Amino acid sequence: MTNTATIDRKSAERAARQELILQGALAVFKEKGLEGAKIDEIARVSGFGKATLYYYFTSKEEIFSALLLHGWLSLWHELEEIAVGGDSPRATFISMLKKIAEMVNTDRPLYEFLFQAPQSYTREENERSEWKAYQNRLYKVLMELIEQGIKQGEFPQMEPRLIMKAMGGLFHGLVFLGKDRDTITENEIEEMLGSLLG
Amino acid sequence: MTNTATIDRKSAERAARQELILQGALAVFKEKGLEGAKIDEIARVSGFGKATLYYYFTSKEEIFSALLLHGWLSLWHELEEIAVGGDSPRATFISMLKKIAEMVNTDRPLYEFLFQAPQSYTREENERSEWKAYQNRLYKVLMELIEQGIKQGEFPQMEPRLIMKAMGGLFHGLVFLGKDRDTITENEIEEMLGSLLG
DNA sequence: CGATAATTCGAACCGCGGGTCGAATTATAG
DNA sequence: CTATAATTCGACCCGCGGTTCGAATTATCG
Repeated sequence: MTNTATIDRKSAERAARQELILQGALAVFKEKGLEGAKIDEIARVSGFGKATLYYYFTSKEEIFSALLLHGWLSLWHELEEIAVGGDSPRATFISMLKKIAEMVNTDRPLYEFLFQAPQSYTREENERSEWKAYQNRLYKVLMELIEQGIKQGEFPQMEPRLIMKAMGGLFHGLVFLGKDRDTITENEIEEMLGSLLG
Repeated sequence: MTNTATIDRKSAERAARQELILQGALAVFKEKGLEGAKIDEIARVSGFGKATLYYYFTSKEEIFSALLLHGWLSLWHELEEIAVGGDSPRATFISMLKKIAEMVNTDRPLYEFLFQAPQSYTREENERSEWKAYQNRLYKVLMELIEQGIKQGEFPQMEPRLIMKAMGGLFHGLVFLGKDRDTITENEIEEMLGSLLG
């Protein structure tokens, strides 16, 4: 019978290998884009045989889902503190977006994947993917901040949904648009948001 | 020997059939998204046999390129007048974006395709597609308006590129973001842009 | 009408890429 | 050391979908 310590080590090694595969997948995605990411290449880059990938994951989609979940977990981990910080809606809202920008600057490929993949991948039934919950939670929190902010006169008196679209688009444009991948500074984010919010 | 009138009619019919195929392609794209658009279905929807499509177009990509070119041509046709209208940079800039929004509202599937496809499709060497020229021209004109506007104090004193990203993102967010495909009003566009531009 | 060119189309082709198989290698247990 | 389980992997499988083939149908013209 296998002893407990061995089982722990085994499962740790298993997790570590899954991690390696995810790193490889991210590298390939960064290089070739979501569509151009073939598992043969993910296998090659991560240093495993193709079949081994399927020993650790059941499908290509699971690999991407795991990557997405990782990203959203770490992002949400950072955002949660700010969200419950108790600052005014407007200050909280801006802080959260600044924090996201900061995270993006630390690991651009990961977060590019995080914010690009959903729209290309949300087709079909993988709606109830685990990572999706975090995306929804973030959306909800930001939306509530806007609604609160409007009540308190910190935001323009417009439809919340419209403000959300505007801020989302603005943020996305600043952080992700353009061939030049200059890291955007938090100051620039703040300046733009402040300008739009009056 | 084939007479001239017949040749004209023939080529007109050919163009008309190409048009039908493009309509079908757009319908399928609207329904299934860029990735999910199979030629079998485009053939079915447009009412031709699959092989007939290849009698009128050399490849799937050519179909999409033709669609893109059509869209950009009609869009540019509308924008050109405004661009050379001689109004102030800021007024011209806002008018152009409002006009684009107006066009989007008249034929959402087409313009969604127009603004969505490039990023998913620009991979590879089809850089010098014909439609790309129009996209670049639009970008250039808007960029110049921003630069002029900054000089004349009509825009915030910031890097033009940054303003471009912000405005582009904001516009895109307002017009395309969200599941709800409410047509956005020109007033809302103007209000948001004005707010951001101070 | 008869000959030739234009048009249409379903069947077949074929490369790509996700997923599986079975054998080989390595680790663990007793 | 032996038996068994865990892990690895290249070769193969197979469906999907873009493209092509060849035959059939239809239009054009003298």
